Amino acid sequence: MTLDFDPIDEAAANWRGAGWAAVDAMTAATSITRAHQILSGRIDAALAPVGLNFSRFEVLALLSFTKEGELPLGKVGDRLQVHPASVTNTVNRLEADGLVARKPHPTDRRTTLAVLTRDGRRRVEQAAVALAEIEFGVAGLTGDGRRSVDAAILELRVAAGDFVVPPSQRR
Amino acid sequence: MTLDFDPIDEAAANWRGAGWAAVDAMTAATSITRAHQILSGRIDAALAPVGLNFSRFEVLALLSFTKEGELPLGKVGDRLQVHPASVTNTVNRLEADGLVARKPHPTDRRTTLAVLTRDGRRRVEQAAVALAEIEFGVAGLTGDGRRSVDAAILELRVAAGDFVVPPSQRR
DNA sequence: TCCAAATACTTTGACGTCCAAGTATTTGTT
DNA sequence: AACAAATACTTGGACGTCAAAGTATTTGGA
Repeated sequence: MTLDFDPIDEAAANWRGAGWAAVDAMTAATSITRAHQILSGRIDAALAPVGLNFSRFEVLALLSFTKEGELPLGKVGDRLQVHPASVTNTVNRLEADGLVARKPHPTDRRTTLAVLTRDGRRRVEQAAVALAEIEFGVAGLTGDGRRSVDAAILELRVAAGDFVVPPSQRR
Repeated sequence: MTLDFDPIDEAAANWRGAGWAAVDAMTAATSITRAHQILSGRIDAALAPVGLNFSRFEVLALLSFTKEGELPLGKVGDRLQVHPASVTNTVNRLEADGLVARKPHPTDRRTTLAVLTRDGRRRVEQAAVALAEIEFGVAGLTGDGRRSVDAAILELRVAAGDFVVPPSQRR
């Protein structure tokens, strides 16, 4: 079902018609929401044949970047900015599929490490290829578009306190 | 817990280090995902005191823009680009709160109309004010940033077939 | 040393999303 | 007129997210 008009334009017109404020902000927020919806659909579709979804992939990728292929669950949540309960859930499923294993932390018994298994490492490589093939869902966004999205959202993330010191140089 | 580095920059560096492709696409996708996470958190926080969340608000707003304050459930799903089952779910909850009512379609007995109640109309006005106050979560994005996000994502949405004929003029 | 506070993770529960299947009704063809 | 196909919505199930509460362990003062 494809509309023959831009639903966001339409929403903006309605908004103005109702005399509601912050129309520009509304369209920006709606654009971002819709973009996320599109990307997330494409990405999960590309990962399904590999037997992953995006959150599982993110965890595997993060582990694969570490020297030992392991990380405390808490660190995983911090890096990926997701709730601890979500990490537990995701790691449970990855563990059930044999892609990661839980291991006690050597010195802090409160802490659990997620360790990438051999299968996990193989799987994350396949997934990275699958994602590269679909350009992470952003096919349709030109190089300029990608850069301007990155730059604009960087503002937003800094303002939201995502991290403290903006790195001196960003691509 | 605030990081002292940009996690997206970090991810890009890791990606390159691993020799994985489509790094630019990855950062754009990650930026959008993170932006959505930020917005959605702020928006739901602003709506909570009003007793709504974003999906419920969207339905109410859409109804409030129609002449009669009513729309078939299927149209709601089309406009908001969400799954029919989600519409059913959302309307169930709005109905339980007395903000909309279900009404049979006058001529097509397959169809159900969602009708805005008086309470619903009052509530959606309150919500619109609350959202305008927080600028839909995009405070931190300048006017330029908002425009470039809109423009870039328009490309993406058109490429994704969100609607057919791009409107001749867009703000 | 001792103990309250902080930290790390899990559990439970409320919701949101989608898909697939099921029911009811209307449409379009033969 | 008859019936297969399309349309509209609901239901049930799988999963994802977060918040709040619970358990275990470590830290940091008094």
